Formats: sequence, C-alpha cells, structure tokens
Amino acid sequence: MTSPVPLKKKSHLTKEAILEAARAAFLRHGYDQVGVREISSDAGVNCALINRYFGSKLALFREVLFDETDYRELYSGPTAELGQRLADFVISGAVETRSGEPLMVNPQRMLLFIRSVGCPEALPALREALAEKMTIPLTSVLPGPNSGEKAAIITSHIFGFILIHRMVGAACVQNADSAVLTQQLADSLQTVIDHL
Amino acid sequence: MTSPVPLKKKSHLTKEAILEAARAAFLRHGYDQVGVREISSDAGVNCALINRYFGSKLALFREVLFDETDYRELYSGPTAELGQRLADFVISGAVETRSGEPLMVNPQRMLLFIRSVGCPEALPALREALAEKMTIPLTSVLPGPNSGEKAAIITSHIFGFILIHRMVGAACVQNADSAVLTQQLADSLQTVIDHL
DNA sequence: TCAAAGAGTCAACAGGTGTTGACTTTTCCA
DNA sequence: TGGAAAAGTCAACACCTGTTGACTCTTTGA
Repeated sequence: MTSPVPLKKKSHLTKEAILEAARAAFLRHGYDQVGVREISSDAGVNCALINRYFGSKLALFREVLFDETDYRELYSGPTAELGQRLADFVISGAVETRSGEPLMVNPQRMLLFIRSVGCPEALPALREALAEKMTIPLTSVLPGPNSGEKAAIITSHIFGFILIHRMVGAACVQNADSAVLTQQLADSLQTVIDHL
Repeated sequence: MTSPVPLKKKSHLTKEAILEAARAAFLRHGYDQVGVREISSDAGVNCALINRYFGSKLALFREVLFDETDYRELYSGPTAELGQRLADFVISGAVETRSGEPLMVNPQRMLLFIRSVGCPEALPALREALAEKMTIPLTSVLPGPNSGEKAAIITSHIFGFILIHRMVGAACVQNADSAVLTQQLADSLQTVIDHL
C-alpha cells in the first residue's frame, strides 16, 4: 500500500524551518544586519538551501514580509474606541479580537519594518507591505471625507511611536509614565479619527 | 616676513572636506550603507585619512551627528503656534526664525537619523543626539505637568511622519492632499500640546 | 535490486568592508 | 640648504557577504 503523498518530500519542513529562523532573525536585526549563514545555522540547515528554496536572501525576506498575518482584526470594531485600541496594541500588544481570541499580530512585527527601512534593497517590499497590511485596510474603516489622509497620519504616529519607544529606547519614553503615555497616544489618535 | 599662523597646517581643510562629504553621504544612504572609500573619494582624499583624522568611521559619524546645528530656534516662539510651526517644518522645511532668518535646520537632517536607526553600531549615538537635539529642549518649552510625555509623543509623531512620508514614500501620503496633511498634522500636534 | 530523482553538503568565487603601517611627497623653519 | 615634521599615498590585511555548481547521501518506485 502506497501513501498518496510520497513521504520522500520533506523539503517543506526545511523550508518552514528556514522561514521561522528568518522571521526571528530579520525581526531582531533587520534585513541587512543578518546574514544567510546566521539564518541557516539557526534553522539547522546548510546556507546553500536558502538560495535553493527561496532563490535569494531578498526573496526570503519578501516571503517573511508577506506572510498570512492579517492586521484587519486590529482595525475592526467601533471607531469610537479605535484610538484606545491602537494605543493598547502599540504599547502593550495586549489586544483581543472581537471574538475574544488574542490577536495574531503584535507590535514587535512592526520593528521588522523599522529595522530594515534603511536598506534600499528592502525598501520596495516594505512599501508594498505597508500599503497592503496597514494603510489600505485602515483607510477603509475610517470615517469622513479625508480618510486617506487620516490613515497616513495614524500610520505615521504609530510607526513613530514604535521607532522612538521600542527601537531607540529614548530616555524621554523610558522615563515617562507608561499609563500617561498610553492615554496620550490614545487621545491623540482618537482626535485624528474624530475631529480632523 | 613670516605669517604668524604657519601655512603648513592645511589639514583642517581636508578634515572639513571629509566632514562635508560624510554629512551628505550619511544623509543619503545611512550609516552602514556608505563606505569610507565612497566618502573619501567624494571628498577627493585618500580613504586612509578618515582613520587618521577621525579615528574610525563611527567616530566620523558621531562628529557629523553632533555638529553645531541647533534646533532650539525651531521650538521657540509662542506654544499656541508650535503645532503649525512644527508641521510646516516637517512637511516643507520652510520655517523662519523669530528674527526672520531662515532656519539652519531642515527635516532632511532627520532622515540621517531614520536611515541609520537599523544599525546597532550607530544606535547609541543616535539615542544621545535625539535627547540633546530634540526631546530635552522640547520638554523645556512645553506647558503642563506632563511635558516629558508630551515631548515623547510629539517626537514620535514627527519622526513617524518623516519615516512614512520622505523615507518610505508610501502611497498613502503620495496620493494625499498636501495641504490637508499639513493641517491635520498641525492640529494633531497642537492638540497634544494644549489638551493632553 | 537498480536507477533516478530529491535532499542536503561542501568549498570556492568574486566582491566588499574598515583598518593599518610603511612609504613618499610636501611644507616649513633654522 | 638641510633636516624635521606634517600631509598624503599605497598596498595589503583579515574578515565578511550572497551566491553558485559540483558533489554525496538518502529515499523512492519499478
């Protein structure tokens, strides 16, 4: 009796191991601060397999960037609470979906973006991912005539906060009161949503 | 007749040429995307002189980062107009000092920060410069009990905007109405200054 | 059992990086 | 004019980078 799918094909396991290692490494260090040898050794495979299975380091990066992660759950819900919701997400990552399940997304993932934004090779992919994962779905849920501009401002605000807070770890936010900061960010975002 | 200062010492001209080339190159490409050979060839000197005069590439970067540029003129003036003032600066760079002279600072310089933020080697210097050039002077001019937190939010907002707008060149801001965007950013910043 | 195809290994390539020390050239004053 | 110090040049070091093609080992189906 032969199984319909040949057991021989276990390369998808290797592919997945590489993807998982690449996800972690790109997030920790950014696109050009991590080498293929580091990724492959984390995955426990030979570095030549990255080019075999993904074609190039950049193609692997794109695969990480455009994974199945769906941020739309984050933007859904009543717009009257969206500012608070986004601020909670950005600062603590503790946001639940409407169905009560924890969100499959966390603000750490946005660091992947910021850490790689200085690399011209990775920039086009980042641009695409930003539109697909954030500004387009955000625009569609925002009220008012200037929803596109609002989405741009909100996106800027959120990425800026993560840049200064998690990335730079600037003294101004290290010393700040976290509760005050969350509330200010929430109010600021809600003001954009409601009043601009 | 001998001149009091020996004409022999022209090394400061070379140093200045290197600094000027480094300023431009680091701003265009970020710390780790530019090599010492590129900088030195732009300056018309030998690459070994960078290490001779500055010690290392990183030390040269620090010298560029901590130059005489003073942003305090940007934060001065009535706080009731600070939001508009900052927004004008970020979007067009067209801001005058109170004395009517053009500001010696432009938002392009902030790109130097964002483009290099992914490089761990440069991060400590960036952290220091951010505090010295922005959050500390900004905190001192902001009203209210939470001036530190306000400064953090405003810094985040501004850097985020530049990140998305000038760096990523995201579609959401490319397609947006520039006047609407400026007004929204100004109002959002002013809300933080006044009401939070 | 055998051959073919898939999976993984290996070493090397070609190019780039910051840095260094010995070298030559230029400039200056006594 | 000679010597000393400053300024600048040069080639090489040691290391790292993504990528490639030939290789071996393993699994598979006939």
